[in-house]
Order: sequence, then structure tokens, then C-alpha cells
Amino acid sequence: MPELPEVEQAARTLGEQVVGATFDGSVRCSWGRTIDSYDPSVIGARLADVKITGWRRRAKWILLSLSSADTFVAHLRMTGRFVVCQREDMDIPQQRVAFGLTDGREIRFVDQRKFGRIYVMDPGQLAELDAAHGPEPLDDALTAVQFFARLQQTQRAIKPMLLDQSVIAGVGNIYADESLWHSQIHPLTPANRLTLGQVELVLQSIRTVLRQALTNGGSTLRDYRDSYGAKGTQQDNFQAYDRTGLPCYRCGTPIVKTVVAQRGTHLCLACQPVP
DNA sequence: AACGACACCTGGAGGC
DNA sequence: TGCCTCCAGGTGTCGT
Repeated sequence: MPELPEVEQAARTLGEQVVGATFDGSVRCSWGRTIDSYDPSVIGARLADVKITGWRRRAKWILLSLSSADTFVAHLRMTGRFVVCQREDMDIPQQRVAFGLTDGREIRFVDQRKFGRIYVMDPGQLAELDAAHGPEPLDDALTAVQFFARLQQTQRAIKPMLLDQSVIAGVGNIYADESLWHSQIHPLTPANRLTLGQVELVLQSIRTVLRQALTNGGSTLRDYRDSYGAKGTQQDNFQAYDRTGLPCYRCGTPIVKTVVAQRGTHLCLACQPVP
């Protein structure tokens, strides 16, 4: 579910509540795989008396920097979300892990589909995580020329390239479809057949779409909530995603849904002609 | 290298 | 109402 804007929002709203707080070392876990089958007491021992000093996002990962050398690292996958509440509050349906804080609160991770993962990483592991991901699309350091050069290296279709986190970090199924609709490029277009001008357009579209989504707190189709429980509103601005059969806002042709790289894919065949 | 199939999970929606 | 199938914002692995 959550892509860059949703993860950013989830990270920010978590950070707002817990930066400055200190873990007390208690970890209650009812689905072991969420913490990669580590013993909760091992994680707890590593977090005990450690202060949360800041938050950030890398790709679709939420990172809480800690007063130890470690980093608290979480991936929401499809349905994960954080809830901060009082320790005595009742457990939440689909709650998988709860981390105690010394101020009497808990950071709880709720995840219907159990795909989400939480780790405590040392600097080496964090560096590996970072290295496994491509550039951040909203980082000005990424230029269209660089992106073009990367896309020239393959004849894979452009959509799976946008979904490949090692190529560009944080784009997922929704914003890939939205960006390609804005760019008027068919998702199956071989990446190395895009001109520099088209790549500039794709990168610009990605940035426009992601920034708008960030402004609107992300998209909520079903499960997504930020760490205060609030929904996003970007779904009201979708141009292609989830608009099957509805008229294209540019030309009126009904949006069609197909499958590309095993993912539901929405596009306008008039505006985004088959390559 | 690249692609498809499938795995990991639950629950909501829609068809009958 | 009940049952069944399909589908979902992500990613990892395996086989061809």
C-alpha cells in the first residue's frame, strides 16, 4: 500500500509523537515474523534506555534514529501502520508488536496482512539497506540525464522499471500509473526506447504526482492511515489509478485496466498509445 | 538479464 | 445468508 508519500506521512506523524521518547526495553509481540523471528527480549534488550532522536524516510522505509548506534527500521508493506497509545490501552485488532516507552506509552505496529517488518539495524546493516535502493525521486541531485542513462541500460518495460526500488526509490503501483498517465507513455514502452525528453517528462511527472500526494497526506484506498489514524485524500485526485471505465480527464476515452508485471495497471489507450 | 509464477497473509467486495 | 472467487498500496525467491 504505502508508497513514498504515505510512508513519509506515516514517518512524520510517528516522529512527531515519539522523537525525544525513550524505549523501556519491553517488547510484546504476537506475530514473530514481524520482527523477523528475532526473540522479542533480544530486541528489547537492545532498545532498553535508548532515546529516539529523530525520524526520516528512505525509499519506503521508516527510520527512527536512536541515541545508540542503532536505527529502528520499519517497512509497512501493504497494510502496516503505527499507533502510539498508553500502555494500559486495550490491544488493537491486528496489532502485531508493541514497544514500551519510559513515559508510559507504547509504539504499536498494526498490520492486517502481516507483511510488514521491523528491524533494529546497526550502521553496517543500514548502509546495506541504503545501497540496495536507487535515488530518491524528490532529491534534486537526481537529474533527468542520470535517469535517462539508467533507463537506457535495459529494454524492460518502463512500468516495472519505475517499480524497481533499485532504479528509483519510493514509487509504487499507484504513482507509477499516475506518472505514466501524466507523461502520456504506455507502461509497456521499453525503457531504452524513451527519448531524453520523455524521460524528463516522466521524472517531472513523478515529482509532481508525489509532491501533490505529500500535500494531501497520501492516498487511502482501504487500509492506509498515518500514525495518528488519519486518512489521506490523494485518492480524490487520481487521474488513472482505480478509474477503470471512467473517462480520461484529458480526452474522455474510458480508462482501461490491464496487467503489467503482475500488477493491475490503469491507463488511457488514446493518450498512452501502445509502443 | 529478465520474466512469470508463486509465496507471504487477511479480509472486503462481488457473483451466484 | 452462505459460499466461492478474485483482488489489494509490496517485495522476495525460484525456476525457466
